[in-house]
Amino acid sequence: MNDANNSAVPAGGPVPGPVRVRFAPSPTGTLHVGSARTALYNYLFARHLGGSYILRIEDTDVARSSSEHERSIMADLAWLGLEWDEGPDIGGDFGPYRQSERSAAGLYAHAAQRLLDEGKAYYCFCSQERLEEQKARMLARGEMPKYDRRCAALEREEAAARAAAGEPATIRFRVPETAIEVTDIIHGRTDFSSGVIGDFIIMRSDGGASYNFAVVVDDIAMAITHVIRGEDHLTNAARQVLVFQAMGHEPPAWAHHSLIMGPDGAKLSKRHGATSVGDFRGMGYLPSAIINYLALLSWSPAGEREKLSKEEMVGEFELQRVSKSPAIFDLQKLNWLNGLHIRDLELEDLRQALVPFLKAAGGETAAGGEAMGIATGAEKSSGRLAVAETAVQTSLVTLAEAPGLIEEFFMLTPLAESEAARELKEEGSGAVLEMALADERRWPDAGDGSAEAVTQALEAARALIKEWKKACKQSDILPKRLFRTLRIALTGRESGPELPFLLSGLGSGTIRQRLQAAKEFTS
RNA sequence: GCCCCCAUCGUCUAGUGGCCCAGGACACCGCCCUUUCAAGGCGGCGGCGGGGAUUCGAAUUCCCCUGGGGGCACCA
Repeated sequence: MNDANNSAVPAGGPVPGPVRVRFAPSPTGTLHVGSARTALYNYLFARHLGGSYILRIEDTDVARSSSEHERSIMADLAWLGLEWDEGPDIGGDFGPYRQSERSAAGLYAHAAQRLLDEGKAYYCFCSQERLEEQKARMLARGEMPKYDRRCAALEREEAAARAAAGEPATIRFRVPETAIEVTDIIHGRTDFSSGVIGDFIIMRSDGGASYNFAVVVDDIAMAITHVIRGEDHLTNAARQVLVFQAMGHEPPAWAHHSLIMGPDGAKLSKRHGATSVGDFRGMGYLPSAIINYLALLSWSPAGEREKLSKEEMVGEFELQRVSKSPAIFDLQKLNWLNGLHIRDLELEDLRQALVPFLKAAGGETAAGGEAMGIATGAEKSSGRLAVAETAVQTSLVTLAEAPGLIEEFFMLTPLAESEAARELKEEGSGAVLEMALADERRWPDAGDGSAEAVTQALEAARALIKEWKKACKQSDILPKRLFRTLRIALTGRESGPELPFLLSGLGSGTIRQRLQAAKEFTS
């Protein structure tokens, strides 16, 4: 990969070979929007540069990890459209892609042994209690807690023998006295002193690798060139740089993006309400709107556009245009974007997206009668449903609002109960009703509800209304009289969907009955 | 407590020394369009946390303060 784009990646020195990034969730819960944004940035970065985007499951914490979570995370990522090039399900040349499997293959133990042999790591036999006591003491003294290196001085063979004999032991990384420099594409240079980092554990007493070790071993093995992740990992980078050096490898280029905050300024969490991708899916947000919003949360394209498709984002995404400051999650802006994305949907896609919501609403609002009869999918009514869905499309903020609005579309107020019905007694109303009734055979029908059928029905309706309007003009009836009479006659209300939608969506039986009732009402 | 990060309208951002008495977007308010409600169009409200320093000139550079956030595990 030596295209011009690569020159736009300054930090971390020249990166030979193709760009390889990874998203590495631990399957201890569902996919959080914050993680989704991390995945998105990795995805956009890789796609923009023609590199590879890898999914790695970090399940070294057996107690908290579960395969259900792994499945749901993968399903959510796929739903968002962030397909990976290598991963546990599809494999790849750098597998396995689950840390549990890598651990079982002895990959971490082997790497740890090497560090042990080179004196860059050592066995530690300190008890949990002693460590906790020590930590408390340091905290009380106002120091940054770190291991006091009691076991660092142990004789190597002797320690190895004790460990081999089965004495519970961890393996600690021997932190060298050195200045640490983390060069970050988003943040620039950050300096740490190894003095504040204690000799951290790289292998637990249960034989599992700890996070800071497993990550480095895997990033090396998987030839990761750029690590894009949340800022909560910035201080981990300091440790990881040390491990990379100990293992004789250049660290990758780092990019730590800011975190997403709740309205109160604290890291977004459950107590702020919806936080997982699944929550938002359930609330009726489109994946395209979610990734659009998430991207904009701290990245901005060069121009002033706000609504972008995934493809457009891939085309323009650059890490150097990601802002450093934390961003507060703003549901109102997501709502706005969601509305725009819904309006962009082709009818077929809209109908598809609406299915689960209509199904879910079907049971609860059975009182909707006809509306729900249609919503639950009576075949011959699907044309009318399609019209209602189209009618409602421009006012939707979320898909979840659709059932209610569609129900309203079909739920007509009886004239006897209608305030507005008085107006039907106005001069001209009778003539309008006669005229509409006389044209019954020209009332549009949306047939099977296909996009073409709906479009045709709507066009026919507009043409019909246009003619009526012309006829009214000749009889000195105001257009307003035409529109209001028909609307009130059909729905019993003064506001609602445009007339063409009503005419093609209500169904000829209903229309005939309503118009006739209105006619009787006028006299 | 210690270490690290961050700091432009209520919110998300543009801005990399003069083009900025700061541009866009969401929200809010008003107007237009419209048979109605939306959508859409137009306009309004509103901001560089504070103090020093550098400079002819600072939102942009440096220092201090303040505020916010993250990290300090045999979790990731």
